[in-house]
Amino acid sequence: MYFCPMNIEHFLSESISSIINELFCLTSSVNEIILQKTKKEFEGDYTLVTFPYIKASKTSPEKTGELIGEQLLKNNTSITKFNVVKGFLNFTLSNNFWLSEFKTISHQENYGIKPAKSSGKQIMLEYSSPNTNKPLHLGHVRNNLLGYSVATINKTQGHDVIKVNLVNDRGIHICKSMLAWQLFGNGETPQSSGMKGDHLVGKYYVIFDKEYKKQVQTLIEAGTSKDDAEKKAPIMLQTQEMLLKWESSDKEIIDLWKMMNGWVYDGFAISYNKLGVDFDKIYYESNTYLLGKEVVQDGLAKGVFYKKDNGSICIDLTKDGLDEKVVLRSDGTSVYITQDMGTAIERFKEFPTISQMIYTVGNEQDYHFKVLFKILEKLGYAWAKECYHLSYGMVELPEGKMKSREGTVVDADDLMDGMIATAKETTEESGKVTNFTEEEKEQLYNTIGMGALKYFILKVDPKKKMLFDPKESIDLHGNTGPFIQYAHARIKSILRDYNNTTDITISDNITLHEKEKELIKIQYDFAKILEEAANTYNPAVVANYTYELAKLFNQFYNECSVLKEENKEIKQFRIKLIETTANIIKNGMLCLGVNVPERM
RNA sequence: GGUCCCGUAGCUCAGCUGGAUAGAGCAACAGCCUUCUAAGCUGUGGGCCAUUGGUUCGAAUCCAAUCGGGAUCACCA
Repeated sequence: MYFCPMNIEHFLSESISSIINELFCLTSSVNEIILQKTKKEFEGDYTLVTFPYIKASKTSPEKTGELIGEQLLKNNTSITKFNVVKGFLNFTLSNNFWLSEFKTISHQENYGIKPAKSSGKQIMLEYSSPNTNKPLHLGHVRNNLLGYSVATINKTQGHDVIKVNLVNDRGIHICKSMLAWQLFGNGETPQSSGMKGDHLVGKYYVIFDKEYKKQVQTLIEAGTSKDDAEKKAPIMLQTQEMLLKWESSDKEIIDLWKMMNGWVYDGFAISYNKLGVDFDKIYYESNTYLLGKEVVQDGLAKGVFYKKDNGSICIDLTKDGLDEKVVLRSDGTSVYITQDMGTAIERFKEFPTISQMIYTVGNEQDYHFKVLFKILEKLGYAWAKECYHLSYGMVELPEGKMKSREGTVVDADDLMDGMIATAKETTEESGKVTNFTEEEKEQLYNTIGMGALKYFILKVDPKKKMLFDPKESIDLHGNTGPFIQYAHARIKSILRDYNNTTDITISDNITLHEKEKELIKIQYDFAKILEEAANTYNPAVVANYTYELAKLFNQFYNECSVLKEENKEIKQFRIKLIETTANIIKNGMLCLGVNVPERM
């Protein structure tokens, strides 16, 4: 059974609301009371801003604060003192109040995390969605980490999250790699070349592009216009021919397609595994790209769509602040949004119990999803308002945007390997792993390297574009994943020395050290942080929280000794306090897909 | 041109459902290891929160305009 410690803010607000109502003849409700945590420079735990009440109190902000403060003190034994600075009433909760809060927190194995599937809400979350013509790069890394993390965070709220991947495995761009391999590959395979499958296919995609440019140039030199040359380059015509063959299920082409996609999937499996992401279901566009055509007919009958003179079918969204959008070409074939409509409808049919659909896709497609959701709404699907575009900003490099054609993309595999290598280097220098086995060492390097990478990316608000500076990303100091992992390892080291933490009962006679109280307060926040992160689809909230927690622990560690504390009751309390801290650090980091080591 | 997003310390980012003297990390400088892991802790310097106006007792936060940067507006995906 999950239970929350007493909701402090709610209990205080209730008390304050009844006081000001009585004192100033107001009829405020609990929700209108705005409480905030007292700033560090002032004494107190919580602060009430009294400016809003000076009209009713007909006196100064200071006096108003005094009046409320005196009443609070009288009515609540858990409030021990207060002070007023201008319009701010700061009051302090008793030692035992915080101690009892801590007991509630520490008695739960996973404070703040609700049991799996306990909320009754089911969410489908799509992320990753790679193309099978090239390996994953830094942009995909942000997508994957974000999707996985948001899924994990939503699970902590008791939601049932179905993680899905929609693989773009067909189309003209896939044929480009296939054709280039056919023309220039000489039968090269991942086995024969020792190259990872997705990289091998990506290599031919690049080769295609080079050859294509060359042919276009030749045509231009022969007097063809640029536009014509780009359309008529032989290799491009061949590609289009190949796509037609694919669509008519030509056996040779299908076999080639299956073989090369198989290479790519083998490669992706390795990258996904290293990234630590997984899926409950994988969709392939080769199976879904024809979906949505019946829906277009349906919408036409309903009058949502209309047919233009040239035969194409459109929707007019100008009244909704959007434009006119084609949903079916004049030759009757689908456009991209057609299959997105069909796929969404199909998913809600296949999983009738899902109440929300989240798409993890970059913000360059903001407009696309606005249109998609609007169309679904107009078609009359009630769940359309539960569709959410988890839009994230682009990842940029110090030298600017990544351009695959200019070879400035950061490859996901190289990136991960580089991070792990750096972790290895730094760890070896520290000389802390001399008694580790080889397997333990490898695992630790992996944990630290991937922890650094994941934290670096997830600590930034997903909505914002982010700069990826390789030099900065491999830093293991300060606001980084390894900093937090280190705090965890330090705690575990103490707990190992202490041995048995299970039969500790926390004494009621402990005077809290300042840092101990701060630790309890921040631990208490964890449940709310998870809720907020889930509601706003924002792993950065959890990342920044976990960093604050680790930083606070380090301060505590510096000021208070645990094992050398002579008072047995304090020592036992501190053991429990750091045990809970480690647990929250671990659970917070797991929300980001980051593991924490026992030793480092 | 229309629509949308973003401008906070030298750099990377928090803070944005309005509240006290705007916070971290990196970089720079100065301290702290015979004491539970120094991947740590403490301190110093560094800011017209892009600009201007408005709303308010109170604006980095809300509104408008301007400037600067980006995305998008295909019978592409």
